[in-house]
Amino acid sequence: MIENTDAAVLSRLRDFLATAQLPDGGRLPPERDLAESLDVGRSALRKALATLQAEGVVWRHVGKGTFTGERPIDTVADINAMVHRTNPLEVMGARIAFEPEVARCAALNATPSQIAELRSAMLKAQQAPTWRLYEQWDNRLHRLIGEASQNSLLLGLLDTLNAVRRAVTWGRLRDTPVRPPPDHHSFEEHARIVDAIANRDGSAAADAMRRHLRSVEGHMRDVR
Amino acid sequence: MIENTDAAVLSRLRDFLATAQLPDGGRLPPERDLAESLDVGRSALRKALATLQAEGVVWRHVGKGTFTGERPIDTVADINAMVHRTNPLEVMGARIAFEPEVARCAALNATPSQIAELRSAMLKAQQAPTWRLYEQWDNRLHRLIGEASQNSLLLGLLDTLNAVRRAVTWGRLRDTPVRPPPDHHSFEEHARIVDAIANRDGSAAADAMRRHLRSVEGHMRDVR
DNA sequence: TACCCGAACCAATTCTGCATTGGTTCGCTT
DNA sequence: AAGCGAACCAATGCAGAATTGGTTCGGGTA
Repeated sequence: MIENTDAAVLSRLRDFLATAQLPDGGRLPPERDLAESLDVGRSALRKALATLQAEGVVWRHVGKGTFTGERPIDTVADINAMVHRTNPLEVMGARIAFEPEVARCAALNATPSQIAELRSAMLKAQQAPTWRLYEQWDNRLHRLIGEASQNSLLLGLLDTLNAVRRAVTWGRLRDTPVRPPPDHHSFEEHARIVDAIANRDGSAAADAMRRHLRSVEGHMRDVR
Repeated sequence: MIENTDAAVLSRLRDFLATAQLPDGGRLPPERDLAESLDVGRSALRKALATLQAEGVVWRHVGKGTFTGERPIDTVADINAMVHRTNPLEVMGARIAFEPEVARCAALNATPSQIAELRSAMLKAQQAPTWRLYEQWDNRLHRLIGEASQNSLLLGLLDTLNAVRRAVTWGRLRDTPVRPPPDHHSFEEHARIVDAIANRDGSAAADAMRRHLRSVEGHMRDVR
């Protein structure tokens, strides 16, 4: 007769874990199977598992299973939460703080082909026949700069920022048949940014981007 | 007999889109159905769709369908996705790019009580009896700087960055009984940052933060 | 009485097979 | 030469079955 005290079950469970040599984060057998193979009732096994979980040795989730190690972080950057808490002014503030430094990284790390893509997107924006298409290529240009930073984390943060921006400025899409005037302020500002990146001049790129965003901010106030 | 030249098909397709009044981002009928309802072969329809896609009017994806508007950017606000794609070096690069500008905003916007909190957290970090507690107060200090920027969006981005950082440097927690030495490099660097913020000197705050993070980065390399 | 086992059930999740969809190729017709 | 129809491919979506941790209840056992 094998004793099935709490301590005994727990001990046998630990033995099993040590023997199984599970990779970190690996999955244990289902409770039903494990109970049978350990010759223990399910409730007793669950008590032992609860102890291990309290110790942080394993973690469990309904429908998924029981896993070794600690529960992986599940925090998604909740864009909706940010949207509800912020406003267009804050968004511009964040852009002015963040994007110039992204541009600086891009100047230091962009590949030649990425610089060519920047130029292409810039030209497409200039030649856009409608405001909507202009904004589309403007967005593409700013994201390409993020890609050129060669830092996937910076790019991820930039995407988050843009997602919030789009959500906040919802419904402000200008879909008029009018096209941006040939002397639109952004055109020269874009050119300065791209030139600075092409010249590998990080500080100039950051300055140009900052100036561009400030100019956009000023225009935003005027429109209201 | 209806003419089925490329231009005619394209025109009829545009008509259909205008008539259908699809909501932005709405899905078009499958190519097979649409081809039949327009009395056109599938290949001809696909040629017209390719044109619209080049214009950015629609976007398509195998298995999904054809949709109006622009292809939504693969916005990975999911921190887990970022973690799998990045590495400690990138994380430091992003911190060096981002946090100095947050400090600059904090210098311009911090309230007196927030500055007092900064000083308090800084002292707690200096007096921490273990490395783990030091890191806890160090984290608190950096987040307080984010709060002091008075920009909830910047704060949200900073939180995202920190979540990724914690996940990437997983398992590097120093839980030794040893305490940080009294001349630890971070102490003076923290002081410079907080002083600059208290003096409302944005540029100095940004510089001090950049210097601090570079110092941390250098120390990180040494440890390896 | 106190505890454990077995069974049944619940809700969250995963798995699986099938239908759908854009992309491609191949004869055939016009 | 170009479009049409058909067939096929791979990626995706979808619905239902199977799985899994969490919970409850009755019965047995010490």
